Amino acid sequence: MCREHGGHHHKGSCRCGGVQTGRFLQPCLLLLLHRHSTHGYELMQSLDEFGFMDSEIDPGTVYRHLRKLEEEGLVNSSWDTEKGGPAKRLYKLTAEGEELLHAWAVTIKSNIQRLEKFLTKYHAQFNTLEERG
Amino acid sequence: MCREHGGHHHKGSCRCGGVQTGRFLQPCLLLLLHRHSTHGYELMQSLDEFGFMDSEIDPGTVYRHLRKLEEEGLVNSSWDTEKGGPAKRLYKLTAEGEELLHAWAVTIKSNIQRLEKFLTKYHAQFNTLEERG
DNA sequence: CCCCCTATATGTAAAATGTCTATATATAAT
DNA sequence: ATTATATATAGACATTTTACATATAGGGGG
Repeated sequence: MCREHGGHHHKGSCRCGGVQTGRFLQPCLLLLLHRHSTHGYELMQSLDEFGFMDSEIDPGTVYRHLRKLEEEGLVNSSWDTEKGGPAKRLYKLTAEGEELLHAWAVTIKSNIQRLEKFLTKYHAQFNTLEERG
Repeated sequence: MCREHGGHHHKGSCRCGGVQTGRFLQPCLLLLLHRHSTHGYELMQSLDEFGFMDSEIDPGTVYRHLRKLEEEGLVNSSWDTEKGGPAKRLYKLTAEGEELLHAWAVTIKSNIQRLEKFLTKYHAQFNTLEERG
């Protein structure tokens, strides 16, 4: 985090830790799995699409999230030993998982509104013009 | 959280816990304190302005955040025993605290972009029109 | 053989969070 | 009087989350 401020420090050392890596990971995984079933390693690599920097993705965290998703019945998994290399655990989104994805979309929409409300107030207090990008 | 889904359950029981109450609390407190110095109880009540529901604001959490902000030199505090009632701890934003507030604004802006990127992908996958509200 | 890439997983300590409870002052109601 | 309510702050405790390091294992290249 904090690529915004140009610092090159460790993951958790910046006080403006607003990138909410952890919580945001779940909906991203669900959305990726809705595209196509795949395994953790590929999911990990696809995460940069959502703005996750390589440096802020911890394999352990990703795999743990996936196992937890399965515990909660949001994904299924099965071992794929067909192709060469180490066995892959293939994840597949369940109906319940897709439901949760839709719930996340609603939540994220309202989060955006919340954050924009904050920015409006911020700009009002500092008399800065709100640039729309 | 999850007022979006109509559920009336406990604070931490919903899986789409995307409202990031905790992390978002800090910039809100800093922004409020930039407006005017005040004490925790009033800050707590002002938080609904940022979309915090009464039910999701725990006094303990707010006070804890404030004490931590002070530990980190982002606010100062002093006791106000002038007026009647229990003593109030008056908080005042420091220069460092204002700096962090600006950093938060940048972070929040990039978070919005991140979330919007997610929604774009979501709508693309489900062939829904993106309503701008 | 060693190194690197692929692939998954655990151990552990620190940090954040949720929930409950304690303290104290003042005021309004019974 | 005493009871309840609003103001005001804070700590205890358990659980959850997170970061970071490490472990295991297959397979290809030098």
